[in-house]
Amino acid sequence: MSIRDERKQQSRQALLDAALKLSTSGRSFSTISLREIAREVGLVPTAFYRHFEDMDQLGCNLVEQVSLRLREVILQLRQGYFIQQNAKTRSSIELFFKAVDESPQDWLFFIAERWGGSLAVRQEIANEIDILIAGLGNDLTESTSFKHVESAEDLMVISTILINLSFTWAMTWRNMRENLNPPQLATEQQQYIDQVTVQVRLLFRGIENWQSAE
Amino acid sequence: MSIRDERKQQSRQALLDAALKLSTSGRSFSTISLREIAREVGLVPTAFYRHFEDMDQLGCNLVEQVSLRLREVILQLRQGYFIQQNAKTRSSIELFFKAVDESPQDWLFFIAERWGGSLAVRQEIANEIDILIAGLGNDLTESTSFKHVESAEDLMVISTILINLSFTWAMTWRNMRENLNPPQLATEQQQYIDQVTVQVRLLFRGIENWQSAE
DNA sequence: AATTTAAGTCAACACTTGTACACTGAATTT
DNA sequence: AAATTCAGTGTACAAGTGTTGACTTAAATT
Repeated sequence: MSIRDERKQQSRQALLDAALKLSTSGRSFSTISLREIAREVGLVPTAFYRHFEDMDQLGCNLVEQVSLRLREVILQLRQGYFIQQNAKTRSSIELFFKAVDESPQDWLFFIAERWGGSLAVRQEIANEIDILIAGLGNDLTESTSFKHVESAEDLMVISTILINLSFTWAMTWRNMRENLNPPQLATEQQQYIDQVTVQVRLLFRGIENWQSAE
Repeated sequence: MSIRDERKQQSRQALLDAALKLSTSGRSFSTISLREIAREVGLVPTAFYRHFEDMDQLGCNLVEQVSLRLREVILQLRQGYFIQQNAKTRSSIELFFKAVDESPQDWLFFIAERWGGSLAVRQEIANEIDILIAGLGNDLTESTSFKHVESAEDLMVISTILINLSFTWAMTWRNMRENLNPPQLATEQQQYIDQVTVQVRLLFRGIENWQSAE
């Protein structure tokens, strides 16, 4: 890549990063302005247009980028769970929350903007969620634990539940960090892990005793 | 109530209604302005301050009001389900979506602003959700179908799952109406009802085979 | 009947916003 | 070496924002 293209990419990335940062620090994407983003990066407002047509396009590109990272993380979580068949539910959930804490902005942005103010962003996220659900659904199909579930659709249903609930878990998890001080936080977090563990065990108990098309 | 107080209440309510309407027509609460609301009502911007300190306070009051309505609707749904013990899962879900269609703004606002831009509104909604979960949890405790579940906490977990998933259902349901044209809509809706029915049956299958503190 | 209260009005303010346009200057191409 | 490209700059403008303070005027109180 040429020197110029390289610098352009840097600026573009800086704008995306700034947008992600600003829209996950207490406010939402649709309340931050083009000028704020440019200011954060150290660019003049009009320079924004050298990279994006408008905020909606920036938003869609940001969803794309965030989605790619989340897909990667989720893939590793899935592999970690399915590879060793004796993986404990609880430790898997701990890994999930660890992943959330390692890139909280990605999760916050993705989940908050799912029902957020920008139509374009919402649609982009909806598509991505369909892909996430299909991906996890595929894993379930290949896992030996669910061979007794005949209908592939039923496994998609399970995948849908897990993905949707996981978003609530991630958000609740992050909110705890913002509303509690360190001493309380640790114990509350443990309790929440317990609670989510029960949620997941309950789901799996449902799958174990499932028979399709009843 | 005096004539003056009555008129004041009317204006106040008009402001709340306008805020709800504007923040559920494609945009979110944090992107609408004080002036917009006043304009919608036919008042001068400064009149806003005769009723609310700022937008955050308006938002909190709106959450309160919306919550009260949602509580009422949800209570009726619960009673409809638990009173007749042979209530079919599918028809209960149909009733749920009917309730969503009867006051879509309440649901959209409540769910979208759960992770929305205003901190004050978010906290208010979080409190309300706790109450909703506790209410449904109570019903579960009293229902004969779940007598075998010894731990009250485990029933709260089930309640948590149901409430959180129901929010996703409601939003997905409304999004279908906005993205599809009438011919497709009806069939897609039926498919989605089927899908949610499977989700709920799976959950209940899990509860049937549940034993606390395993 | 005189006085007070307070919802709504009006004008004005200091700011922020998105965007248009002409410009500069280093990296690239010719 | 000359010409071109184009990311970033600077100025400018119209439009929208929250909030101020002083006002009207009907309803409520005295």
